[in-house]
Amino acid sequence: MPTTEIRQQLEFIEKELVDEFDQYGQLMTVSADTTILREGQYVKVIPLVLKGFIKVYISGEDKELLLYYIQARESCVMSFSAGRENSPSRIYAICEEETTLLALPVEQVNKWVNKYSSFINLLYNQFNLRYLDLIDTIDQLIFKSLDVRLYNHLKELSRLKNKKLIKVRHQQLANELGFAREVISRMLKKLEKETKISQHKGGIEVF
Amino acid sequence: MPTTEIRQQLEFIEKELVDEFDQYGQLMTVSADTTILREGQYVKVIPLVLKGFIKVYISGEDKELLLYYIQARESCVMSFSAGRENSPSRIYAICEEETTLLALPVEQVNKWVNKYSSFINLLYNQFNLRYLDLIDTIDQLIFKSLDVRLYNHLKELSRLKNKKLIKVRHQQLANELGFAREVISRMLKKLEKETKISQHKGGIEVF
DNA sequence: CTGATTATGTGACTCAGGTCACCGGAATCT
DNA sequence: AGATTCCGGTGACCTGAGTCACATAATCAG
Repeated sequence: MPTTEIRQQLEFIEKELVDEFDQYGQLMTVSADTTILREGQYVKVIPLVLKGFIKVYISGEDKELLLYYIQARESCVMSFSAGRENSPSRIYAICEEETTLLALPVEQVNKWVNKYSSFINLLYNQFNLRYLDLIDTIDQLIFKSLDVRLYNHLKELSRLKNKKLIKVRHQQLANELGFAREVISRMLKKLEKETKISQHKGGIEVF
Repeated sequence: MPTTEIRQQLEFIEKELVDEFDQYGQLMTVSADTTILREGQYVKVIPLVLKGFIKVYISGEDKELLLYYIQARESCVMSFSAGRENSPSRIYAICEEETTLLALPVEQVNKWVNKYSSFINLLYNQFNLRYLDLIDTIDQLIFKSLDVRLYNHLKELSRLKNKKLIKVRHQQLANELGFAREVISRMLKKLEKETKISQHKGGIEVF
């Protein structure tokens, strides 16, 4: 990813601060299907996603659940506060497709907060995003049944990848939503009958 | 609540900042069973709890769910970031018993962040607390069944009120956990059989 | 092309929780 | 005290989702 393109991505951040990002941050490209953070790990950088996205999960004994996505120009500030407290991560994070990100060291972030008054607003913003994501996840968990959650999830995927046709396995949908595969298969049939989606070889089309 | 006592509560905050709290914050006592924030409202202050605690819920069409407590010396920084973005609250908050809190206006908080470098750490800390609370809620929601959740909840209540004997209605437990009352009644019986709790007139005793 | 693997579809059964209807006792009111 | 309202207990039944056991269908490797 050329520097000019990065600058363009980050034009919402003041130039001097981007210079510092350049100096102290590490630009990295993560290849598809890579786990970048495991449960129990300690975090010492905060990632700023430039291209692609990160999927954040919580996992239990036998199931897992997708909590939220970190998209381009977003960051996982939660890993930041966790890092400061030296508390281990309760979540794990995966890049599903190739993703470019800037890893900013926590100590520097602390300095920037004091040096660039606008920076703190970015952080607040991100805290708020994550909080709302979690609230939304909880909302879906208790108040919505599978059909609604599945449909919402498919729409979200479609939006995220900016495609009508989603190439995804039933098993993966099941993992992301924390359900059994068979139930997903049945429910997809049901959604198809309701003409909300259609399945063909190649993927699921969302209307 | 006398000023000296407040000072004592806040001794973990630098003296000059507490002076500012004194000057700009509004000390308020909220009587028992009062709703202090409704869904959809906009928040312009951040509360710092001094005595008692605040219960934060999310509500759906027919059920609701307790998300977390804000205890003494804690704050709801999420309302803060929501306030800054001018986005309406997705949660509602109740004081169950009489609660004393200091309401700090958002604009001042913004100034304090720049003026007192230690203050930002307090905020991070609170963000992290809330984030972990929500993660924990989600964890319980998907991975634990009612018996575990109910028992955990009773232990939490016992810890919070610092009493072995909890005076609470089955209906309220049902609301807090998002279950039907009958199910709570049955499950309490089950927990009693397992000698994890005992019910008598006056309340539930947790072992 | 063929066999092997991986995905998907489906039926039968189980189980946790929700719903409904109702009962009896405790507390509160008058 | 008698009436009323609230609370807790219980049984019958329903439903959504999980589990198991296969049956097909699609894909891939050689």
